[in-house]
Amino acid sequence: MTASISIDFAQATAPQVYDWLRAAILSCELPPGARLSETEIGNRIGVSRQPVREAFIRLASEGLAEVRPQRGTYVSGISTSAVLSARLIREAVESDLVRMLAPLADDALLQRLDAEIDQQRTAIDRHDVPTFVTLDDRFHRLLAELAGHEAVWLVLDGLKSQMNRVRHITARTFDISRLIGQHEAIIAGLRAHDPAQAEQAMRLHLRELLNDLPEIERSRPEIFLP
Amino acid sequence: MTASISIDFAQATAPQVYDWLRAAILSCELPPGARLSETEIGNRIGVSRQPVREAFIRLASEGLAEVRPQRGTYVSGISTSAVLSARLIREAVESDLVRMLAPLADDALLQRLDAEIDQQRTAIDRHDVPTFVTLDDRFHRLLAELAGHEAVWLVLDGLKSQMNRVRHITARTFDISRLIGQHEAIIAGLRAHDPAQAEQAMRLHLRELLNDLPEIERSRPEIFLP
DNA sequence: AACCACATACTTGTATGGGAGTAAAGGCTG
DNA sequence: CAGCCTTTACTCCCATACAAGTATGTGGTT
Repeated sequence: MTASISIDFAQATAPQVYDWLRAAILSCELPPGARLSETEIGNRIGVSRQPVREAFIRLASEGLAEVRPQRGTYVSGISTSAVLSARLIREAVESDLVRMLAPLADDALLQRLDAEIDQQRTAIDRHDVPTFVTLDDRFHRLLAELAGHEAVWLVLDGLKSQMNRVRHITARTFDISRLIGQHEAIIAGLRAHDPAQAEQAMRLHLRELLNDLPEIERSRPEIFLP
Repeated sequence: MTASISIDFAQATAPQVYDWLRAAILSCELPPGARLSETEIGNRIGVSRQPVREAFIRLASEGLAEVRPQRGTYVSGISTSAVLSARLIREAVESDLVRMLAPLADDALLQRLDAEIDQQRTAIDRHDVPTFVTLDDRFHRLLAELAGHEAVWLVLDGLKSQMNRVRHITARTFDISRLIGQHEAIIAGLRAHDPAQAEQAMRLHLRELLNDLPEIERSRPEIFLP
């Protein structure tokens, strides 16, 4: 059974239902293939079918759910090609961003990045995987922000929705401590004011998923689309 | 008054309304700031508020409309930062794609691209701007497809929604014939099997918008967000 | 004339009922 | 026993009714 939700009736309920379901899907609390029913969810949280339905529509429009008319609504399976597309886009964009960032990297900027690394290392030492995932996101977001393109990260963050479900599994399965070394390699490239070095480090970092994805597909084929 | 629509009652109406409104917004037939009323549109096309409302929700979720509760729904203004983000992402991704494509460029592939150029030239000679815009999309999509990443283009196409409204104005205002020369420069880089040359040509091509955008903002400030 | 209060006509948000279609279970027939 | 048909329960889709909030215009007061 998924975690419950308390509706704030002072605000519109449909967005609240949407946020709740989206978080549950991205964390794989609602795994791919799970059935979603308007009436069932509506009854459980004490609202009518309408707001739930509107949440379904938004989830379907971003590919997280699939409504089959007169049949039912289901959590979408993970599309391998969507994950690979999002990864390729991230690599292209973020490698460009760090290239633009290399000439701008001054001491203050490098110190902020080093501070992030410290926090990441603390999370790893505590084996606190969820925190590390959050910090990893924040690290990449910070790079975009420092390059003067925070809005770009917002777009990438939306794209990652398919990717995040995989990463949620990756983080539990694979050794994530080496990711810190890759982060440090990116910073090293920035510190050297070497765009090519920073770009290459970023590309290597974001290609990690390519190594892990086949094994994830083998180990849990049921959560992927055929 | 916008072009009308005939609903096929054999199929779900909400997606039809969505497609219709989306096309009207992207073509600026419904300009930024235009008011959208659930009841008004529903009455006009002979359906209830509900399917129209669901179309609004999807449009709002991709940033093309803005629903202000109890106030009204309006076509979103064009966000300059969203346009710039989409452009930056396109440049990063498509320059990567042509770089991957350069080693793969054989005669058959180059012939397909040359054929596209011929069609583009025909459209320009006829001053057929809408056709050229369609062909331009197809050209870029073809490059992605030939690089083996058609799915990536689908993502980019969704991102471009903000950009397309600007381009619609650009095409009417600026000299688009030079775009063909830029397309040819990309092909020249592929023909030479020179990834760096192809990449540079693509980057120059996609930076055109940076030249035009400030002038568009000056000439039509009312369609941009503050 | 300027300003405030209220009534009215809107807007979107939610609840509910009916319709059409699907799927699975049960009973009938061969 | 196997296969087909009917029934039944369920799904989403659309229409309608009601609720709550906002903007506007009108009337009276100051």
